[in-house]
Amino acid sequence: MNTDALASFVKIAELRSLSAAGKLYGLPKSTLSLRLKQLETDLNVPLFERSGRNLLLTEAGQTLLKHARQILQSCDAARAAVSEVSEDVAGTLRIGATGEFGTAFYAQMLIAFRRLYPNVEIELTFFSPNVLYAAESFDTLDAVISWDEGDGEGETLSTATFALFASSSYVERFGQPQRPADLADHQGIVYRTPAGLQHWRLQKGAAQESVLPRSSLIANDYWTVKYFAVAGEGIAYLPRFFTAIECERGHLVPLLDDWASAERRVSIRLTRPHAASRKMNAFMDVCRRYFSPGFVFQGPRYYVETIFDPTQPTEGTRT
Amino acid sequence: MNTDALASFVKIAELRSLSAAGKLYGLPKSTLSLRLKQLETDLNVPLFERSGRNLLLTEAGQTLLKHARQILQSCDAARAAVSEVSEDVAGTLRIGATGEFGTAFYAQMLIAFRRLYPNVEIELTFFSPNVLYAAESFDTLDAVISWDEGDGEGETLSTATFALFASSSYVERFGQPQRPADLADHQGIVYRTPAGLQHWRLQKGAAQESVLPRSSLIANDYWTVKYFAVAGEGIAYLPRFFTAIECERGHLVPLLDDWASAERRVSIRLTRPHAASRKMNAFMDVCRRYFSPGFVFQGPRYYVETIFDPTQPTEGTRT
DNA sequence: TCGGATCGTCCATAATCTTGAACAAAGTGA
DNA sequence: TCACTTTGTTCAAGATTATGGACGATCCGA
Repeated sequence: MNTDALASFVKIAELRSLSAAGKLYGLPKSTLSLRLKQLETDLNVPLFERSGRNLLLTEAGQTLLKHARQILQSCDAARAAVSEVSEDVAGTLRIGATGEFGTAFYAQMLIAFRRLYPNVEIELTFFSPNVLYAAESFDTLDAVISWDEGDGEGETLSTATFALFASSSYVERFGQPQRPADLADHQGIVYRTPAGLQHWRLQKGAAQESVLPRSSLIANDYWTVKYFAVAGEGIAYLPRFFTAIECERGHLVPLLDDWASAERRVSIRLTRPHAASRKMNAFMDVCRRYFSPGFVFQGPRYYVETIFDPTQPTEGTRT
Repeated sequence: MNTDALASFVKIAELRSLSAAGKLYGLPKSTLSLRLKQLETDLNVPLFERSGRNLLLTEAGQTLLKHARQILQSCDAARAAVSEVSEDVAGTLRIGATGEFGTAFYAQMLIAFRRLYPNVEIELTFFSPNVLYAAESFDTLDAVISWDEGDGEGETLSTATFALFASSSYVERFGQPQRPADLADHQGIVYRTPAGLQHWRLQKGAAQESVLPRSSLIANDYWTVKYFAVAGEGIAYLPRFFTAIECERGHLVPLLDDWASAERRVSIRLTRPHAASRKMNAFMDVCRRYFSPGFVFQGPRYYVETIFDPTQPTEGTRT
């Protein structure tokens, strides 16, 4: 029983889609399809019922899913136990990352890692965008985390899309845009990159729009952009993961929800791949699991919350 | 974490030898060596300390061994659960085997299988030796289990060697032979094959001896041969697995223990390999596990036990 | 001390797996 | 109803793994 095949099976089963699993985990559909086939052949039982393009778990598939999770968990436990026993996951980990969302997930991820490996010191360096890719200039770094559209170097950890958000108070006052063209009548809070204002690139199916709304609020810090959006100052174009809590709490509502940017990959690459060590392998493992479905992070995290006087920043907000 | 690699690792660890594991499980040494290397690379920790030609488990290796056993057990449980849920392991299993040691392990193995898959009916047919190999004449059989020296068709389940045994009372009276030539002065209990008396082929390192001792007790039934040995009537040439219990209980003692026959393979082959079914796969799985290290069979089994009057057969002995 | 046997490791080749591309089928929106 | 998109599956080429054989090191017995 091939653990790669089991892992693939779990991913497919949880997303109910081979394509979605492939996309999320950066694996070719053909690889997943073949692994699934191998598993079904090995066990001599269909794990999914193919209904049109739907993949429905069979009873055997449901049974296997439970066992597979256990097995993969046992593998992780084995790996962690071996690592712990070898007592060699220590030293300093130097990570380079772009700064825009560092504390949104990089810091959480690193905390998750530190809880498992308390002996590793972490040195996190945030860079301005577009400064990371000359890998040679960072030979003091162990790994670089970045995100971008399309194919780039490194292993994909996750994907993210930008979408539009505003506070409910803004929506009450100015209404919901019905289509991207309506954004011209709205107030945007725009992020300024080193190369200029960030266009809101939206797509829906094959349709694509690129909007640069009028805006009297511009910032080169996403946290400030979000802050202004919660404050009711306009519409913001932000990654969905970045606004998850605010949306949960009702401080932001999504607009034109079926329009979104192209997917961006969050990727990680080792700057010295031949220098793989236990430390690096442990770190890579944690990175992968942090972004895997079912992973629940429990720890401190930032979000902006509106109180009675929204012009006053609350304690704990980012600056 | 590759389960094939884990399984290989467990086999190597339990035998403390890559070559022995390869021999016992019919895997090339290079395959085992490479899998071990891959596991060590994957975990980034040595699992064995190479000391001369000795493989000593490191602490990490010992930790992994415990986890690996669990993981492999979980895989088996998953497989069995899936199989049970699919409720498709049923029907009739027709097995052909040579009869010499049928109840020593074939029957036990089949009972072990039946406990897992009670809906499978078993039809066991014992044949005289040298009658099995025309596979075409047994198209009603699903599988054939046989054993022989050297390479033959089918998958190797185990290996066995013949060695010499006698009762302690015999040894007290007639002494221990020191070398094969001494057997000429001893009493043999000899097995008669259809082709004539079975010679005792012994080897130690490169040295080879073939002995046919004088004997006034000859039988074409190994059970009877063993019975006479326990009764103190002479020295018998028997497979080690066949005398394990008697040796445990002190009713037989091994003689010239470092001399033994060439290894014989216990092998199984499907007579209709393209007709693989869940039933056959389940059966093959159980066969493999039955012969794997660590497998503990708990159930009825025959052995000969001496009581106060050794000439009277006890209840439960084979006839 | 030496010769032979056995060990674990490595190499070149064969076998198997992974992947990008192509394909047929299904689903969706105009 | 039709065109387009997305799905899961399959194929052929490239990459990776498995294997038989070779090799050097170790072990053992004469």
